[in-house]
Amino acid sequence: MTGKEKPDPPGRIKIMASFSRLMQEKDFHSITTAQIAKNADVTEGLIYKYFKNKKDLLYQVLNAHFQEFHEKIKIRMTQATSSIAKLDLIILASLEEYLENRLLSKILLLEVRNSQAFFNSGAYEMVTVYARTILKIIREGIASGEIAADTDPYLLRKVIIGAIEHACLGEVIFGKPLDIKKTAAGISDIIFNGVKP
Amino acid sequence: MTGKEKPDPPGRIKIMASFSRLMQEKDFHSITTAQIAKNADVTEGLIYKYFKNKKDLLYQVLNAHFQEFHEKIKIRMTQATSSIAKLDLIILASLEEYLENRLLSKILLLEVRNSQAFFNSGAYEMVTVYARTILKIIREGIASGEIAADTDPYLLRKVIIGAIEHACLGEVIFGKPLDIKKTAAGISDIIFNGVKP
DNA sequence: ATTTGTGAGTAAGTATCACTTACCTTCTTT
DNA sequence: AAAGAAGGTAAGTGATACTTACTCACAAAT
Repeated sequence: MTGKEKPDPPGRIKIMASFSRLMQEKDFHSITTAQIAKNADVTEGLIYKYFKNKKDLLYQVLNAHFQEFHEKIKIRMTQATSSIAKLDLIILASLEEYLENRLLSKILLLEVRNSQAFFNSGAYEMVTVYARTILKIIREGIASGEIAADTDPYLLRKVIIGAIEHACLGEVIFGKPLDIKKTAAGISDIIFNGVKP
Repeated sequence: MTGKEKPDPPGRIKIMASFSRLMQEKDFHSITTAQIAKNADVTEGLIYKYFKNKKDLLYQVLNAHFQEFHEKIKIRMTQATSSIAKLDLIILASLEEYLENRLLSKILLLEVRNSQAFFNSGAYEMVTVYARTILKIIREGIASGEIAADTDPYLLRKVIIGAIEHACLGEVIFGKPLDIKKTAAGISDIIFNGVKP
């Protein structure tokens, strides 16, 4: 099936690299196609040979990074046995990946949500796969008795993802440093044990 | 001090109203200044008499809505006595306000974060006031023994705000309905009691 | 009573930007 | 050799955010 996957043409690679570089410094809207092209040492027209539009370029860059992110998480999760250990690991690994890959988190947490087009993109598909993974683990935890039976799995997922994403914001927006291990352990503790004394 | 606050000129009011109307339907980027002006029955130039640029208009609309939001929450909070009851109420009230005022939540959760300019705006100031309110209550709760002494107040705040915001996303983005009371109670239960059986 | 100043609003630009069209060149396949 | 696809270029073009220079009304101040 997956025989010869012909490599991406150099122009395409250069454009994505150039755009990624620029995204580290500025926000999406203030990057111009002229800058992308100049930085990539190609002409502006070539961008539109490989990408439908500027946003499509954004989504494809995100897709590439998120794919990698999800692979890593899946591999790491094989190390955990219990459902709670798996969720602990997802929280830790997600924080690590987001904060290690600023470009990924910047795009995903700040740049794509404002446009409906994102939710029809392949990049969003990846995000739902990640979300389904978490849901599956929660359900296993409930089935095995590790998590209280009356827990709403969808709501628990919202709390987990919300906590992860919000925890990253300070770092992503302001560059405020964050103790990842402590934060991950803290989130797990709050969600699994509660904050009542 | 606050003597005669002269009322906003009609043009300014019309522009903000027109923009708010358009924001209900489309996203920020696909609204043009020409549309805003036409819809408000003024000329395009007038927009720039009252607003530095299109984003400034966005932030001022958000500011107005968030001010109202925060007033309501402060009033409602006087009804609660214990710290945990106050946090319960903040979670419930925030969900209610966000979901009742789609414009507010759409702007705050989807449209402003991508630009650094927001974090220098008056609208962001309001958000930090809201965040400080939550932090204060958490600290009181720790002091009074309602919340475990080893809880990191900043982290607990992140989990609470993250959960609230993420819980709204489905509704805001896709219009998926949400049982507010059940969701608020569920979030409180998870955070205060944990999900272990 | 006239001047002066100011706040509200208009009209006609302009530079910039995302995106398009038509074309060139160089390989690969038949 | 012909044909065709793939990688890439150059020169537009319309739309859009924002600017500049102006008008009008009206309230004080002289």
